[in-house]
Amino acid sequence: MAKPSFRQQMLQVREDAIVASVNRLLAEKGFDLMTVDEVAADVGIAKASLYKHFVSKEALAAAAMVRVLRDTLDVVRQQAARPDVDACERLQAVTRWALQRQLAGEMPTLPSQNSTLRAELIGNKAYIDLLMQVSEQLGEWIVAAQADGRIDRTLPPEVVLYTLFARACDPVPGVLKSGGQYRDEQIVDWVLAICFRGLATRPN
Amino acid sequence: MAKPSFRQQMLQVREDAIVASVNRLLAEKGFDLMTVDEVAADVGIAKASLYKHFVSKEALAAAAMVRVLRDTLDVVRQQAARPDVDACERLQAVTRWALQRQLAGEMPTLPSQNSTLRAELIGNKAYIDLLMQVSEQLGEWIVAAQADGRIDRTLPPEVVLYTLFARACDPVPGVLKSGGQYRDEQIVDWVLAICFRGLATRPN
DNA sequence: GTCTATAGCCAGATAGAC
DNA sequence: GTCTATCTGGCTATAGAC
Repeated sequence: MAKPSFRQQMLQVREDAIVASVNRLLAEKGFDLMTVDEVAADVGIAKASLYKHFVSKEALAAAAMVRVLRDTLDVVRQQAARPDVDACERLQAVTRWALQRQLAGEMPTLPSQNSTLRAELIGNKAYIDLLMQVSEQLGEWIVAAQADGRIDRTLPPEVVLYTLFARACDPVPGVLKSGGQYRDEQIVDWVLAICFRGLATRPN
Repeated sequence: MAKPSFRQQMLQVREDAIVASVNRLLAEKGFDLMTVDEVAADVGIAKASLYKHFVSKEALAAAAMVRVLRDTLDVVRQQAARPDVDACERLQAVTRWALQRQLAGEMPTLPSQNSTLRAELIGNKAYIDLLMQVSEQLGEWIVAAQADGRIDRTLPPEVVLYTLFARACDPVPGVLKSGGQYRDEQIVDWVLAICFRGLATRPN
């Protein structure tokens, strides 16, 4: 791979700044309420310039989702590299990271209903590839945790997987945070504990 | 209270039809993607006629939310009237009802971010009153279930309350249903079991 | 590639006849 | 109260100069 020119590096930096803004605005307002004008103002460039980098609002959102999946995959790999840690603890570590990111206002949320956005994402190879990679690694850990007796064997692995994914858009942490009487760390501990106790093997 | 005239009864019936449509469309597409034109078409009247009944799109959504809270309060009272049922089982019954309604496509969801909608709801006395009544009864049951040892005593009751409320907009049931390989009843059982096992008293 | 200016569209809300 | 027709504003997206 050739060394990128200075010009290309500047472009990359700018696009990173755009995606970072989109990521934050998406977390704050969601796709439908986020406007391209806001993104442009937040980045500090003209709206028309944004459209030179990304062909549509949907493409902007997709780029933010790809970014968050890349970050997720980094965390997943980091957990996979830890020696002497069982599968259930790896799952908890990844889920904890997602909850922390959500509380920090940096977890973009997508309306599951918007069909134009769904079409864009399904057609986005990078997004689908990353989603598959994350799902496969988490799926392996889920099966292992069931074999270990840490997670209920009677639950289909996909039910467990979706339950974990759902923590990334769980409204409970935000509501508790807005109440203002608990520390972020405390909130994460509660939500994580409730989640994994719920998935645990039934005591007999 | 005077007997309503025939004309008033017809009006009431029409408004009920409007609210029913809004309820369904809100569940299907959410507030931002639901258009007033769609509601009018679904009810079978002109858009301008809708605005004679409800002053804004936000008011339409608020009416649907009031309706679902009224239905919820009915279920809550029905549970309160059952003899020889402990608090935890009452909570489970109400939560089960909410999950069933969601799977039936009749649980309207509100974007927590839309500020115009939040303002409308906070200013809506009927909505706030109903929300308080439901919350208070559920709160009592939560405290009782903690005293019974059915729910973890170390969790603040409001954390438990929000966790239960969140089942009404949990994405997991919908995702599992869209997969098409499980019966609704099975899905509800899993989500309910995961939820309440998560809240249960820690085994020692 | 960046900007200003604007096209085009769509959805919420209203006017005014009946 | 119901309708048809229209207004209005805001948003996505683009034209065209530099």
